[in-house]
Amino acid sequence: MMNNEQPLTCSHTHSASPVLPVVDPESLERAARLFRALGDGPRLRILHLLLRGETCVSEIVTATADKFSTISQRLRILRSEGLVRRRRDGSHVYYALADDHVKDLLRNALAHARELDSPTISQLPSEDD
Amino acid sequence: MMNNEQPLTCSHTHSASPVLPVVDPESLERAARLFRALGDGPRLRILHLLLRGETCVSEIVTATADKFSTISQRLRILRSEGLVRRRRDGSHVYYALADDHVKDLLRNALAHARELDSPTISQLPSEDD
DNA sequence: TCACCATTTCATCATTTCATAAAATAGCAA
DNA sequence: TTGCTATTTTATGAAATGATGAAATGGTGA
Repeated sequence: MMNNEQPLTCSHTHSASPVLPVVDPESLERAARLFRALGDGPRLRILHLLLRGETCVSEIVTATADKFSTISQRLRILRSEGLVRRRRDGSHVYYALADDHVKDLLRNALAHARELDSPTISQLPSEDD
Repeated sequence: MMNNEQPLTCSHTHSASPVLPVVDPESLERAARLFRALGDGPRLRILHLLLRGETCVSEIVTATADKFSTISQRLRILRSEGLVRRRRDGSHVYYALADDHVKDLLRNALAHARELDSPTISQLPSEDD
């Protein structure tokens, strides 16, 4: 058993910390929020659907077989991070990917996920690498 | 009050669904997990630290002033998604970004977050765009 | 105006995630 | 072996997130 945590006595030679490449915590948080919005299967599925082009909420609901309020919440989160934009036409509301950057981000991630056979947490790489 | 949910009677002309660009759910989930691992400020901070190069756990602990077990858990999650690799040298364990792709991903996201003033959920864009 | 359809918001519950203490494991040296 | 330092694992409580029913809002047309 170890006295546990903190009182850190690590005394090996660390390369004298050459000042962190400073990134204001704001940006870090913003980036994290963006990734978090993307980090959900169902939401990613919606974004993927939108790769086909502008789509109205009802279409998304029928395409995914989810509840209206469920889809609406997902869209709200995606919109709050600037991933999708919306446009109202009469009684319908249409959503679309916010810009080409989002499209690239999406396509890259999906391509990467398709090729890279990322291990599950229960199948961690044995030891170092 | 509305009978609410499902029984969807949306009858406007939808462009006849031309078969979704099929992406197996597996890939979607994998991509989502990757994004989720990135979608956390503290974890992103570690990755950012690692942009400076291979770093041992103790260094990360002192640099971030977090508990050892906390850092270890974060590293585990990052590793489980293949974002970092580790190498043992004697009694120390060194972590590094898994590959250049991760570096790019990171730099892009941070740059994007720095410029884009992504609104908080409480500051949603007024109406359509 | 009323009635109806499309969508969003609100409140709640279930699930997941996060940080952490405690205990376990691993390497090294006496 | 014992003892020490470095790191990981396990268990757990607290906080965040996700899905959803119910109610509210907004648009359209009679």
